[in-house]
Amino acid sequence: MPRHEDNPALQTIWDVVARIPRGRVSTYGEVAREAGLPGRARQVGYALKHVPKGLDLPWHRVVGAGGKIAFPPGTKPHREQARRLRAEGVTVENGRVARSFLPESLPGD
DNA sequence: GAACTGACTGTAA
DNA sequence: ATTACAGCCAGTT
Repeated sequence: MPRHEDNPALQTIWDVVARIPRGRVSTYGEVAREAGLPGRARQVGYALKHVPKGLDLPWHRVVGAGGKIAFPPGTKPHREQARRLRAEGVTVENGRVARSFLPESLPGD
């Protein structure tokens, strides 16, 4: 069993996620870059999947590239994330977050 | 150690 | 818009 508590990469990821301001959304790739792990978006997914019990992290502010919610549409976690985001004033439409809430460093534009 | 898996991402057709 | 595929890499069979 991996020890998450002494894995600096995961710690940093959790820290970065915890700093995402309310009403703002970031992406897996962006979080990875900020955590000093460029190109390792998947590790961010792993980190969020294994958040230590007791740590209250705004995991719902992390979405896929382009603002797409990572969970399959219709699933419980998908709805949960959409609900939490809307509760913060974030526009979620068709499983997507409006561009205006995403980091500017995204492709396109 | 090989093969798979996954809360991902970019490129191409 | 959708599908396919190559990178990516820690964890799990």
